[in-house]
Amino acid sequence: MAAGAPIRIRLPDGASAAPGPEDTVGSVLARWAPSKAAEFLAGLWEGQPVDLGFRPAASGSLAPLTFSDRKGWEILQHSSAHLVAKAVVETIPDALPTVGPPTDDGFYYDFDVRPLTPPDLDAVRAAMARSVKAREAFVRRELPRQEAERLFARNPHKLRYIAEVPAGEVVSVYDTGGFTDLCRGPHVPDTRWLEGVHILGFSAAETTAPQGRPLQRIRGVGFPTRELLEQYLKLRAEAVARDHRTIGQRQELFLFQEAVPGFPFWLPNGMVIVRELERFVTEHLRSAGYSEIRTPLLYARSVYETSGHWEHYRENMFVSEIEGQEFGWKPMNCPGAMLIFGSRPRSYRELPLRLAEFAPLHRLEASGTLHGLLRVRELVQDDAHIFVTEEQIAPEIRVLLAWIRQACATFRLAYSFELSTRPPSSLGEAADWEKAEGTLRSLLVESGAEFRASAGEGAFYAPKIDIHVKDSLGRPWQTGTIQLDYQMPKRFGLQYQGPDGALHTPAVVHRTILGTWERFVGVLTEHVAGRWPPWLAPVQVRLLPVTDRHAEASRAVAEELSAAGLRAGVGGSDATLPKRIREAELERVPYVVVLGDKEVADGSVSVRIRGTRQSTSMSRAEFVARVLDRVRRREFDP
RNA sequence: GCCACUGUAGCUCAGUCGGCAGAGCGGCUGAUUCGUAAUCAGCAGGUCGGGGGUUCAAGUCCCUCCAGUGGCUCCA
Repeated sequence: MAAGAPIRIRLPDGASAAPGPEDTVGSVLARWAPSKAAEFLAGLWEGQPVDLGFRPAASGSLAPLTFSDRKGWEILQHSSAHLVAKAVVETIPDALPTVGPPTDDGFYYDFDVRPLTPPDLDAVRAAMARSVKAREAFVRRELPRQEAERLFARNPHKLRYIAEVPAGEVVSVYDTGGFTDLCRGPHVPDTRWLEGVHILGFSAAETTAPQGRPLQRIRGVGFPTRELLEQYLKLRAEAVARDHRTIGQRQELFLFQEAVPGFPFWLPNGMVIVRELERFVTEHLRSAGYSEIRTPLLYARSVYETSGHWEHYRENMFVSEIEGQEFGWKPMNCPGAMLIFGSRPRSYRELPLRLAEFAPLHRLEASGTLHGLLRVRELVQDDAHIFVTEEQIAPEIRVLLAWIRQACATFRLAYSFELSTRPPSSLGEAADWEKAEGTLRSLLVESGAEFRASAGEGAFYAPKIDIHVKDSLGRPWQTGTIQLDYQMPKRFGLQYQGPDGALHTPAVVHRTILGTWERFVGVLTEHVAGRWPPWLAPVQVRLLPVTDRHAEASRAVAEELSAAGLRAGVGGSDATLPKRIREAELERVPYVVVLGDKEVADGSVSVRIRGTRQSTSMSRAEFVARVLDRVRRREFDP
């Protein structure tokens, strides 16, 4: 860069600066906003993240990056990963670092190393603490390729990454207190920024190491201060307490037995919730023109050869041999729906033909993937198959998108859409897939929804719009799905006679709204933290007589509530009233009603509405009307 | 399925060096009849995940199988 060439730096708010030869991004930004300079962990130079130590060599635009900026956040995560790598190498000298990227909610670093143990991790934490205390700077160096190769000669993984750097690009490394890592950067200025780094856990990652041993992954999350980390840990502890497996046990919603891993047992309380959800969906089915069907759970192998499951889904199917013939337990409802459609000639006048089926499905999920209700081997979807003409596709899917949004609003669930396209192992021709993918994409765009494209994640027979919701720890789970299928109708030879008298093949929209009862109840349990909306609560009203003298009156109120279609029960008077109130609170009963002399005398009730921690007096009629209204309207709060 | 870890009463967990199986909550019984988040006392409750091995002796050490947890892969 020619000495003396005038450089102008454009800053946010229209400010500008003329840097001297000694100036860095950091010094320019600090002069521009001295009061906020402590928060700047990197800069954005011409739209690209750079170190604070970067020296602009030409005119350009510059903005600061802080932990609150997504890019700044990512830089801190990535620097945290470097810190972990440094600590691991210090602890286990022959560990080979591979990659350590930021993720949606933190970072990880994969190592080619013997399996790690908890004591290793303690040592790693201690080494990290030493680095943080020592305030080690992240120093960038740009190297000739050969020198970089020499530097990482012991580490085949790094050599591979060096080879992947495009010819024109520089190879850069970062030094941190004697540890050097291949890295594009940028980084936070020094390890002081990493005092809030936290290791979440370790596990095996993919097997890409040359010896075939799995890489060891250390996951973590970084914060610039201890206080922010403490806040995060507190939130996380609350999230763990919301785990549906814990609440499901405590509230006796469901259980699992060792004898049938992955097969949920629905207990009476859980079944109440399932039935209410079923009703929620079924009411809609009627008004939206669906018919219900029930088809067999088992089909001969030939059916799955037709559907394509045998070729593309076999490893996930339970198979039984009956009288020498192979039968498969259905993992999806589509074959049954296809067979019904194809059972007689069909007219275009029957379309769209909407066939709903809530049948148990069996999927042989790998043992290591089972996860409470969120990943099971036996499940029931709120499933339907809609047979449509080409023209009917868009209107049908519009209705479905609106319906899904409305359903999520009822549950106050945050959700995101994902467009999943043709997977590597799939049926049919590329042209069909492109057409179907294009239709789904344009409908999503038209709906104004934000969505993520997920290449290659579609079903083997169709691309799909998936709905994702997150569990208490932020892990995403797919619930609803809308799939546009041109393949199965062809393979089953389905046809309808059109107004033109000719035979046509329908398209099929496979769809669920809530997904499966299992996963939806799991996610919802965590979302509401066991505080069920009144319409879903297994027990809606708990009546507590102050003494035995008030038991009769309590039963009378309970009967009145039951007659009105509510789930009400009397809590015996053996324990003290405060204790019974405590029990009801812990059970998260939405309405706790206390009846004593006063209430019996004047026909009122003393109601403790969940979340208020205090009692409200009202007339019985008023109370019943309130609860009924909340329940009928499916209000979220009591 | 892969890697690591975990498995003791219904639940949450203690159990030291290999030497008689423990607590709290819950349950049952009795007393208490109580006004908005825990009344008191007593009692019952265990193939220490299953199987095998080492040992005079195994909850404890070894092997193996099963299940669960966290990830990986995969998926609603």
